[in-house]
Amino acid sequence: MAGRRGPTEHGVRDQIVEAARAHFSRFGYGKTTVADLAKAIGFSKAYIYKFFDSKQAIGQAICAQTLEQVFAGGKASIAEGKSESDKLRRFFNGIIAASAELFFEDKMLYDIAAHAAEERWPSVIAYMECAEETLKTIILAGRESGEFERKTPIDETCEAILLAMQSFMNPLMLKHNLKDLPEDPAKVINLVLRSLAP
Amino acid sequence: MAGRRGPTEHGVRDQIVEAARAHFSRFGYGKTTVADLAKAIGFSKAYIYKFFDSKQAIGQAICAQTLEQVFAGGKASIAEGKSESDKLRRFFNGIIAASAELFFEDKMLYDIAAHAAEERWPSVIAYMECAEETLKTIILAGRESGEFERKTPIDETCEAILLAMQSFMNPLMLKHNLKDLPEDPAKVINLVLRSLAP
DNA sequence: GTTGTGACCATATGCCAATATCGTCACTAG
DNA sequence: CTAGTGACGATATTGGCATATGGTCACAAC
Repeated sequence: MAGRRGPTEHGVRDQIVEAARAHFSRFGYGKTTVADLAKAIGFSKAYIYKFFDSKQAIGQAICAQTLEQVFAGGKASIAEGKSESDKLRRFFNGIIAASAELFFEDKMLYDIAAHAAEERWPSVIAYMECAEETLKTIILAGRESGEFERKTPIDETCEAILLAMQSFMNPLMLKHNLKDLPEDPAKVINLVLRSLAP
Repeated sequence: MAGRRGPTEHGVRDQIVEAARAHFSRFGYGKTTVADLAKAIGFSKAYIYKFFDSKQAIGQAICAQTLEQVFAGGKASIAEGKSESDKLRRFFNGIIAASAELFFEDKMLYDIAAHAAEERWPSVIAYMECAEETLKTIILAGRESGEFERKTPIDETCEAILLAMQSFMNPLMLKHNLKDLPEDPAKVINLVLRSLAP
């Protein structure tokens, strides 16, 4: 993990992350100081730096956690899917719903994710890679079952779909498109599904 | 036109726009003052406000001009197209090429466009509407000739395609995707064309 | 009427010192 | 060795003030 230091598994690391999540969520990344976090867990500021390279590395950890949660929202929605098309639709709707909820319920954490997207933090890359992997699984299954076409190279298909969904996957874009949920993403997902037709 | 005032057709208005384009391009929007523009055209600052509501209105005019140029880049590329699929492909490639050129050749103006996209300026709305109209024309022609499917409502199709192309149409997004030109847009355009197949 | 402006106000911006924050390091305690 | 810290230098950030800038208006010249 980028920006980490010292013992990988350590109670104090978890404490730091926990305190950071609470503080970032309440006061925002900018208004939270490393000293605040140190005070919250009862250690000195210097000790924090035994576990993280920088404040930004802590931000990355929180962002990664947040995006994992969003991704989990998509992943969980897949289960109910009756077909691969349905799974794909639910996957994206799940991610978008989780992102929108984050926006309305935890704006501060959303802003960190948006900033991470702007700055291309590793956590965002990882998030996209997870999404691509899940997408690939669905599409391969759909190809297997004859639900989807098989001519296009699988990686091109997956990359193209993710690029096409950026208006809703990328926190920077999503915030402009919130007012047209869920109709607009549905339109793009429909387009994607038509493109997958055999 | 939003933010305009006084005589619609007027030489001085053109002078203002011309001077603004030159100054914004060289020094940027922020570093250019209305007084600078006044001095450049040899009138007083107050006279500028006979033609524009605000400095931002001038920015909008320049942005509109810039986006019209980008759009023209796409529109011009259509001509060479042999089929409607080809026209669609060329249209987007033309827009993207013009945008990328703007980024590299006139970064200051590009930044204005990016800012306009972020703030949803009318010029950006207009730009998207022009794109949608052109797209609609191409798709209707393709439907007519049997090149494209006809079941999906035409407006849904057009909106979905534009949303899917946001990664390259929106200046905010494009700047992150410049390194993967022209492969990445080609992937999405391929996806779009597959979705249009009858 | 149209063309054009200097003087003006309110707010935004730049600047500079004081302060706060980030991040490191030598060091102590066990 | 691991756990932990106070004190420190470098770099952001803040607050207050002077200045610059955006924007208006009454008015002049034609």
